[in-house]
Amino acid sequence: MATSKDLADLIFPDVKETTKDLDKRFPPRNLPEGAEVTRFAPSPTGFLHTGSLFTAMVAHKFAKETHGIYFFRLEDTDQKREIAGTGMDLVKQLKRFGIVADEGYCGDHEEGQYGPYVQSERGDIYKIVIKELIKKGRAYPCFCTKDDLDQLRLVQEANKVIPGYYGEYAKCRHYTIDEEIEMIKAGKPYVIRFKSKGNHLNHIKVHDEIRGDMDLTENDQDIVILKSDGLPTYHFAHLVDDHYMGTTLVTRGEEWISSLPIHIELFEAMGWKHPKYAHLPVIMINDKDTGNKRKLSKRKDPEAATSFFLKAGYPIQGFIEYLMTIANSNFEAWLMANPKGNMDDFNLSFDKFSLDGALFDLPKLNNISKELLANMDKDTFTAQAEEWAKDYDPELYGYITSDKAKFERIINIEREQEKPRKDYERFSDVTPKIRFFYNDQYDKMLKAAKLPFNEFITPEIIKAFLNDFVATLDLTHDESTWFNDMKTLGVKHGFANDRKVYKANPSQYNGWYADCISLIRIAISTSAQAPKLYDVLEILGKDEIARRINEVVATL
RNA sequence: GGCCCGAUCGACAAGCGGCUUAAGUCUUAGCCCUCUCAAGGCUACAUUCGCGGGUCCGAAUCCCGCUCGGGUCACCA
Repeated sequence: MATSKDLADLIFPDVKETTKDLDKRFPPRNLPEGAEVTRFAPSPTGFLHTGSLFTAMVAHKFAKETHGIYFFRLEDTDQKREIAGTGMDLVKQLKRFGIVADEGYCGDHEEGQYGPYVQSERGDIYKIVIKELIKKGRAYPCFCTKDDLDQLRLVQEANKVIPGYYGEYAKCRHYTIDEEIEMIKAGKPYVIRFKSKGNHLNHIKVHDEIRGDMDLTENDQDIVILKSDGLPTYHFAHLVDDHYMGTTLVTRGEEWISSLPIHIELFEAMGWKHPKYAHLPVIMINDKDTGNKRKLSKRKDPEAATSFFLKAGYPIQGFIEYLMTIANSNFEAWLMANPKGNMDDFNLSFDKFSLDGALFDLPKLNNISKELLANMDKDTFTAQAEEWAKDYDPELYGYITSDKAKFERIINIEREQEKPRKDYERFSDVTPKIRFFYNDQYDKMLKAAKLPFNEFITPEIIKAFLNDFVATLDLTHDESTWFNDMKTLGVKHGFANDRKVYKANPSQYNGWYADCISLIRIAISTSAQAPKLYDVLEILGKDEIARRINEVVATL
């Protein structure tokens, strides 16, 4: 009678090493007390998902905080869904958000002693562990076809029993080793399944760092651990990789909670200690059609792709800060107390995590982003705007690169002060707001638009006032002197120099000084809204102001 | 449907049995200030914590049931 060792040798004749060899190959890490080893382990199936970035950020942050290790592992075990090149993209995208791994897959190479960090290259390691599991009688070949499985499911549904491959329904677990060997020798295709000892009537207590003790049902499913293509399934790869890579803390989305019992049993079967788990809330969005909350969807929601926010011009730091407010409710208070603080000084903690998924809130992101942009010094702002514009806004990129000093003067209006202007929520807001500063653009705008002059002021008055303005303009005066000049000029042209005076007798005046100043603003910018006029005038310079005013007067 | 997780303002949330006639931030609305705008200042917006029961002198806070929302039930991760 054949033994399980015979079966294991038949299936993996070339595998000579054992887990003892693996223990030597991947010795325990030499890390200080309390240091956490965390990881980000995506599949190369597309762009960087906002939820993935959230998870990666949290993993990265915990490793940094505890002076541990954060590594990147590529989970490319699903060849059907894999999209070539996306592994590299993921690394690059993460880097843009400031998340760089201490070790692991780097796109074109690997760093670290616990690799390979790409699962498709770890075949030998998985096989060693599986061979051992077979020898122990905790794994077996399953010859069921897709049809067999479909059939089984139908029967189970009809009988209203829990679907799946377990217990009496796990047909292949009941074969004798001789039968198994015979079928393998006959060339029947098979997968390897884990042989569960659990019972779904039992409950197990599992600790989650965020949720505390959870009461879960014990696993009894004989899950597939090695697929017919020779690659492991997620559950099994998680077991092997996180064990041998020395992961101490697994951070992942809460959708994994239901498979936790599988993972727990897998670790027990190997006699290994499982890592700590922290199941993170998933970022939600309101479905436009149903109005219900649901997970951010790769297919339906543009917000699911981090590139969406990059393209939209959100500063990277702002997006990260928003994600942090979702992660820890006390982060926002910290941010307000430390507006210029380094995020590394904030300690992320599990007990401040919310238990249910936050609704993605664009207005909140906008607000955080606006605050951040307003409080940036002009050099940082310019540098980041340039980086963004290079990829997404050629017009802006042109402004910045052709005359950086001018651009900096423009965006520095009312910046770098106690209560700075808050004009921009994102870098994409910049171009439309500063366009009029550029002469050729101004000319185009002047041609295209009807100037929004107050219709109660006659063209004659406007003309006379503007002409006089140009004739008497003196930008060598300081702002308050200049402002008084304007009031005086206004009075000369029938504008009251005091609001109350005007209000008391509106018919006596053409308006008050706000109205005449508005004429200048409109003439030089084509818009009734612009930052402080004096600053704008200074940047444009006397000649250009005169040119613009003359152009406008000519059209009246 | 089974199992699991969760439930405080429109959103994010504080709250951990008496200090809560429920913080703060965003949004929204109004007022003030202001050369326009962006801001800034002030004010308003949950008599109530999904619902119903209990425990207790006392509950948003503990327990039970219901309801609702989410997740999961693959040779996908």
